[in-house]
Amino acid sequence: MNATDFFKTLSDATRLRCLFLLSHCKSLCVCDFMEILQAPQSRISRHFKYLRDAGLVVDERKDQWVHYRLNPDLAAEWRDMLLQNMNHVAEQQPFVDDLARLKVYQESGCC
Amino acid sequence: MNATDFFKTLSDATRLRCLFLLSHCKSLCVCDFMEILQAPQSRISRHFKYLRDAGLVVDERKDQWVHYRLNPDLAAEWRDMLLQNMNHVAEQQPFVDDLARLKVYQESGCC
DNA sequence: ATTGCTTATTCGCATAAACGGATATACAAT
DNA sequence: ATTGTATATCCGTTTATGCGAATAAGCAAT
Repeated sequence: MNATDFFKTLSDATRLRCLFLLSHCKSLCVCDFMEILQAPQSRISRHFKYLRDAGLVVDERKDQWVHYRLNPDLAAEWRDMLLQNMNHVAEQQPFVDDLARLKVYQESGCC
Repeated sequence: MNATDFFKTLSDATRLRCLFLLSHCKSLCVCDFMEILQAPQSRISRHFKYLRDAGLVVDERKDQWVHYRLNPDLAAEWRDMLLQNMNHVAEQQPFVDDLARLKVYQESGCC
């Protein structure tokens, strides 16, 4: 991992929104992201492959569902950078709305 | 400016190194960057066009030389994000070496 | 006006990246 | 075994991005 690749990973709207959501909850599965971001499944899965390859997230299969969460073993330097940046974008769109949709969605019982 | 575009702007090595250098000095001209980054002129100029268009830097012509510096009017939210990120990468390569080269270069009288 | 220096832009090319639809795989339940 | 659900990957296409070489433009001095 280097800084350029780190920023490249954050430079796509779908990935950024996914990372933002994950920085505000323990874990979510693919269909959660599909619902909250209103995006087709292949897009979500594809971008999570990038996020996995970059080491930013880890997956965990539970029955049919694959849950993603921020990589707990991410080196502190990258974790700090990631969380600080997520903190900054939290005041902006579309992240504000995404977070609101996440809350509603969680209260309605998730997927 | 939105978060995705912000990170996209940081996701190229040349641009990132230029922004890092500018976050450690008042201003530099194109030939300074050519020398410190050992990059051809068209590459430097091209990437500074992106940086200008993104509003991250401003240029100022002095005779033949065009000096670039961080945009002093950059909105606080983006300025904070930028500087925090530059702070983080300051411990990494190639930024450590770039900063060392900048110092040597400044002491030798610049361009 | 010509020369020399600095910077900006154009050009054609090559590579990377994103996309949706379709298909394949994995698992659970019948 | 078959069906249904969830996820991953493949496919062909389109768009975006970076590159160096070459050219243009801007400025200062002769």
